[in-house]
Amino acid sequence: MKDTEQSIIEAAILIFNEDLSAPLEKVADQAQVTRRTLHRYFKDRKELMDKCQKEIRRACAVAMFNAYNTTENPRERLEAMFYAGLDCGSKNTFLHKLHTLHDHKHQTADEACSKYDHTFELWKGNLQLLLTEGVINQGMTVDWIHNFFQSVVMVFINSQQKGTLGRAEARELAWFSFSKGIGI
Amino acid sequence: MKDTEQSIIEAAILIFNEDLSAPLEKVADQAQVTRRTLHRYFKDRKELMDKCQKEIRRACAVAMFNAYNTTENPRERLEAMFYAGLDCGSKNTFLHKLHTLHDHKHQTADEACSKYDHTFELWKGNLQLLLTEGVINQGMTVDWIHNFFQSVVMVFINSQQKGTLGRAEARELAWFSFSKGIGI
DNA sequence: ATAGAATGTCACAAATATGAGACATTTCAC
DNA sequence: GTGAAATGTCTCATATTTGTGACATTCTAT
Repeated sequence: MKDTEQSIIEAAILIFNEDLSAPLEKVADQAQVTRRTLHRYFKDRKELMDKCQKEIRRACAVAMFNAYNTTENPRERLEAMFYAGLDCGSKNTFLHKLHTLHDHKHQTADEACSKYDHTFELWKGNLQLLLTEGVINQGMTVDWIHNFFQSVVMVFINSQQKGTLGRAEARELAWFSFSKGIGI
Repeated sequence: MKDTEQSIIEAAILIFNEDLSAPLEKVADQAQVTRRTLHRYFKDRKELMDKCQKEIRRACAVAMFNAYNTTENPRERLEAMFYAGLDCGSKNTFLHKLHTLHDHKHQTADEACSKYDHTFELWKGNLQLLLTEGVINQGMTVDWIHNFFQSVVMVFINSQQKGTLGRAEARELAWFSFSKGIGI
């Protein structure tokens, strides 16, 4: 028997990423499950959302950590972590979106924000290193690059959804646009 | 007396861009107006949404058209139109988002889709020209570039909302990331 | 084949969102 | 200042969303 809880979370990430206030029925449909079943696994919308964030952070942190450890070279690390980010897909962009809503005040005091920052600690640290070393165009800021990274992931996801571009092709294009776009 | 209808539309674009199913109360708040007033101008959510799309298409089409006509040089046109796109801000990205939702089937038969395509006709035509001329990296596709363009606009908007970067600075960064990212 | 777990179906109450009427208050042009 | 237009306040009916109980059905391991 497949893991219903997990598939609901995946569905929720997909739906909420596009429509934050979408009715839970949409999530249930996407997960091919009844709304009643959804409620058996999640007390309410808040709990579902929290579980989504937790899952996203877990998946992204693991992927980033593994990518980080494939090499010691900062330049190679950048590329490995970039691809890891692509593979996290909408998990990546959804989390980022939540923390860049116009009425969201990002603050380290908040637990969710602090966890978010921690998820991308290695990634941002490596970026900073490449910046000070001059590998990346000096006019850039870590924040700009991080946002830019997230946006390229979105372009990648998009191309995959439309299916006009093969996965390998799209990955290459994404890396090209990202690396050149930050001046490597 | 300021144009209430217009300011509600602007507010709606801002809110819906982040949360498609946000309650109308949020839109009213953003527009600093009562929900009752909002309903005096717009019969219902659908009418508001339609007016938003119309306004967006109008603004984007005008901006793109003007930028297009500032020069005859395709390379310069690209840059002018890129900045025009930046200036359209969330109008640009919201329209794009609506036409890339995972359950949205884009088809020229649909009136809204056809109008959307028309809004970016000049822009995409110019892109195609630069592609065949080899100014842009040959591995690129017009669709990828267009999506990439939209995503860079998002990064720009984001940086402006956070206010960590001046407008002029952010514009420069955006153009750098975009132009290099497509291989110019 | 059967027990037990998981899920679906139906029904329902509560909460929230929507749209509009009636009238008070504010704003603006003059 | 005055009157008309615009907006706000309060209220209400309706529609939609949400969360849950009761029970039927389906699936799964043995």
